[in-house]
Amino acid sequence: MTNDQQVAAAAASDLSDQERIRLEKLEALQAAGEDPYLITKCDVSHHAQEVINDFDELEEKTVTVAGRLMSKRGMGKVGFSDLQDTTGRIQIFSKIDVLGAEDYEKWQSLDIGDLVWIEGQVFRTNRGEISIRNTGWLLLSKSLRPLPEKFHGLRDTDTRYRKRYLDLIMNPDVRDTFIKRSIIIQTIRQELMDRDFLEVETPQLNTVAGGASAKPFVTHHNALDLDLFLRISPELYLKRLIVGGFERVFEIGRNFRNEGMSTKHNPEFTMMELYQAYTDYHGMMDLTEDLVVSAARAVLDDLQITYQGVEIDLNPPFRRMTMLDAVKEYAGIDFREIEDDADAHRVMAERVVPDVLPEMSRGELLNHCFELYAEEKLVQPTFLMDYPIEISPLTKRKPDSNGLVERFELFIGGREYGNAYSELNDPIDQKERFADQMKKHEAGDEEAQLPDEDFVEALEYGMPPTGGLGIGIDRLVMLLTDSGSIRDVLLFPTMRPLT
RNA sequence: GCACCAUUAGCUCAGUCGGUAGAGCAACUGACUCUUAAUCAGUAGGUCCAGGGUUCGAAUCCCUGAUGGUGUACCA
Repeated sequence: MTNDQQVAAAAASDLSDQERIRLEKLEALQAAGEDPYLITKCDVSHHAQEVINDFDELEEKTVTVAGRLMSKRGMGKVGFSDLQDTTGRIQIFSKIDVLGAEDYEKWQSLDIGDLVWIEGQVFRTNRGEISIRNTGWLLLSKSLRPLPEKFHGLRDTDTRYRKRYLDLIMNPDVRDTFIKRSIIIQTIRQELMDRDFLEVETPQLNTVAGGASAKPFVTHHNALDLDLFLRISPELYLKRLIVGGFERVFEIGRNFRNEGMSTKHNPEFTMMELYQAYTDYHGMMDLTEDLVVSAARAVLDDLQITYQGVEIDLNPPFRRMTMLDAVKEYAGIDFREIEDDADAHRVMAERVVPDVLPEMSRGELLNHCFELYAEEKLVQPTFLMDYPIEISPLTKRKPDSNGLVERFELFIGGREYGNAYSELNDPIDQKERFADQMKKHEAGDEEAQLPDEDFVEALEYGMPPTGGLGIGIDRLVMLLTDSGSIRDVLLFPTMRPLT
């Protein structure tokens, strides 16, 4: 035995019976000069769904189709198969009288999973199923591994995420989800372009990871011998473009945050961020409503939806309420009557609010109470308005308020979908806010926002009053496709490698 | 990070009290000229996630690890 033969024999012994048989079929074809991998192209006149939709015109006409063989029902001298292409499935009827004994034999030896091209006439079987009468066919590619079982499909979540191609072959719902994802993104893009927004791309490699409070991924540029951070948000770059005179910009792209994973968090996720000059967060609320409703209409028949068993009404207008009112309503604590930090801590102690840290300010305690008592209650779409300044270092102050800023987040089903501000355009204030963040960072807060001097300099040249908005695309897709996990709306979610 | 659960044939799953490893689909052989989860007869297919331990004997009990799921923490 030569070395090559030994390697081949060892490899063959690792194969399951089914894989070995398929490999032998391929080798037999190749030996007979019928190597399917030599085929470079084929003419396809119709897709499966078109044959079905246009049956009246196509009946008894010859069509050509191509796709994957998904099932075989042999009846002796006739056989039925299902061919799956990007639009769906069409039944193929093969008959020994039509193909001839030798060709029919070859057809019957095909395996489920094989990719084939077929020419034939469209007709309806005795049982009424629209089918194609196979008059000629080609094997386009051999499937050397058996597909998952036809009835239950592929269930194992691990395999579904790691081998998404199998998931897509076997589970039509998964295809549907990703088609809807594309439509949702396309709809949002079109809505923004219709409103004269310019689509831009800003750096994903940042020297300062700004625009959000999150731990960044670190990487290294060899030629510059420089550590770089994957962006946690495009915000500071997009606002530089507003300074530069583009009045409406948006970016749809990936953000990276080095944090825990959950059904709602993936280390890389898709964000839509936009900035519009000469408007404020009220303008952003109107725009958010339009975008969410357009996306929903594009993929759903009804704005009255069910998400994971919860009824949600996406009909605008969405409820608008302030954080102060939410905490008053759901926690029974009225922060309007709380003057300062000491006062706030006194009330927290009185009410036995859990997880209060001594260093928390009045504003942080307001947010703490919101997250603790109110957030999960915001099931119907709600713009939660007016956040504490401490947790919003890039946002314009709300006039005549005690430490609040013009910021809202959109909550649906107790979950955050979007975040928007009247953007802070006062460079001196911005510099002070960064300084405050720096203090927190030095005090050990890893997620405090680091100062971006260049961004402050940009503001010093003058940025118009501007509204900004970010929408988490993955979560929106989850909502509109009734997906329980972010992994179900990411084609290739982050997974640990198999060692 | 922590807790709990899962991991058995290519796939979907059973496996009782610790006592020879099971089914359906898929595959293979045969029958069958309108089936559609085709049907019928037969055959083959296993590192029970990995490594230790307890035991006369482990898929099953214990420990460690891997991967996934769920919850939770962190994360607006």
